[in-house]
Amino acid sequence: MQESFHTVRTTIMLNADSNPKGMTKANRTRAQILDVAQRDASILGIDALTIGGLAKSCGLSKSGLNAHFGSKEALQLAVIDAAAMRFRIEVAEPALIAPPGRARLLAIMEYWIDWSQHPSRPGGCQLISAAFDFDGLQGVVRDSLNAWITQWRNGIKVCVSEANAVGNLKLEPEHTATLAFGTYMAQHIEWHLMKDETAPHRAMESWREAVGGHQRPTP
Amino acid sequence: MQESFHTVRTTIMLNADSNPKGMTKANRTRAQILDVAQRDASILGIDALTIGGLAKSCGLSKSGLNAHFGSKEALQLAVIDAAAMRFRIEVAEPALIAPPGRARLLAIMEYWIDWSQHPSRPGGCQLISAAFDFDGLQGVVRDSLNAWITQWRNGIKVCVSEANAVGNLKLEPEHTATLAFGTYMAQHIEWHLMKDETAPHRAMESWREAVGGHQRPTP
DNA sequence: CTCAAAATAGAACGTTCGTACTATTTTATG
DNA sequence: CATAAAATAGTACGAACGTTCTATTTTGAG
Repeated sequence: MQESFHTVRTTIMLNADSNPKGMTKANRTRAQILDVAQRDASILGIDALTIGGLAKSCGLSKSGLNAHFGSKEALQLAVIDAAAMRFRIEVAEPALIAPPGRARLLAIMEYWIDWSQHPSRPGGCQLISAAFDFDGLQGVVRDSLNAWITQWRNGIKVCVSEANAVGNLKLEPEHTATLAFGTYMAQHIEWHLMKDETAPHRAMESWREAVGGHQRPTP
Repeated sequence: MQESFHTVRTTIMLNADSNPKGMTKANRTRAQILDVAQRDASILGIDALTIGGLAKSCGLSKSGLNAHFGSKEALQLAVIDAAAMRFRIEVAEPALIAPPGRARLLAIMEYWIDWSQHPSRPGGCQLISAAFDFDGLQGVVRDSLNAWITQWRNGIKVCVSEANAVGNLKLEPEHTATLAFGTYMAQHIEWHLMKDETAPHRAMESWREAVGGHQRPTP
């Protein structure tokens, strides 16, 4: 049943050649729903989202909202995909503007921390929260979260290898990727749960030192 | 209404001088419920626990179970307290057997990681999952989680300071506590979500090096 | 402007949620 | 062993859940 929804929408978009933006009313509404859903998911968690509650947040009827996704599971997948797309735009792509090497590794952590504290995410990062929610479960939602997070972790590893090649560094990619995730998550807990305002600065300082803050210049 | 439950039970326990163990039937049942609840909470998350579902897991009726706690919120608080007590027994106290210094810091991480992978916690650490669930919310559950986690973090800081004094170390307590939490959480995600069996070993290696694996012996 | 198609609302379904109240069984004291 | 107290089961309640079906409104192509 889920495929039918996606198939229909894809067909619509491909055939909407008279609409140069490819944006039907439904597409626009769907995008607005997912914006609101991401904010709600930041506070409540992706698995605590409810169709009725989200519909109320959007000013829609329950069935009107559900028509866009077909099921709660499909809604959750859509929220995860939308969050991952935003992550790409707000974190991954800006970080890639920095030159390869230590600068890029530092940019990654800066944009990443900013992401977890952005006003549009009052409860923090929906994806990392959902990762802890779903990591003991099975199903497509868990698999989707795993895929996105693994992809990001692999991206970090690539940047670490770049930094080793370009700069004067000898960082072990696996260890450094683990350190990056750990630094991010510790900062997340300290900031959002413990309300420690020194957390982001401390996280950046640790990361800066870890990726070679004290390395000697090339002889 | 919640106080009434606790007040009654405290009175019972104090007056049960004819029962040398201080264990009424209710106390035993309550302990069994909390055992099952911790396993369920490991998989589902503390906020996804339901009274009916937990009652079925325990072989009790819904009202029979709820009589022990009075409300879902009180149940959640009880589960958190029970998990924290177990954490003390399985992680904090064993780690304190190790002598102060680097050995104790290593023991902390070893027992901590073991905790997150113990068969009685199939979905991982309930407390850290709940921390991400509740960090965007308000209320007594959030406050309780914050209190326990802050207490543990402060304990780590004390052990770091000890290690600086006893050993030949210059670890910054705040940074090292953040690193400990980060190492633990990254390992948690890698093991439980990504099913990476190399995660615990990598986490221990990183931690070992961070707490002075390469420090020079005292001259 | 027309009018089929698409988008949304409304109502209803069976289920499960948390909680309250009342029986009934079990415990443990005197 | 009797018996009050405690523990548990049973039942019921309104609310909210996800989902489905049928109107009704809105959109946008011809």
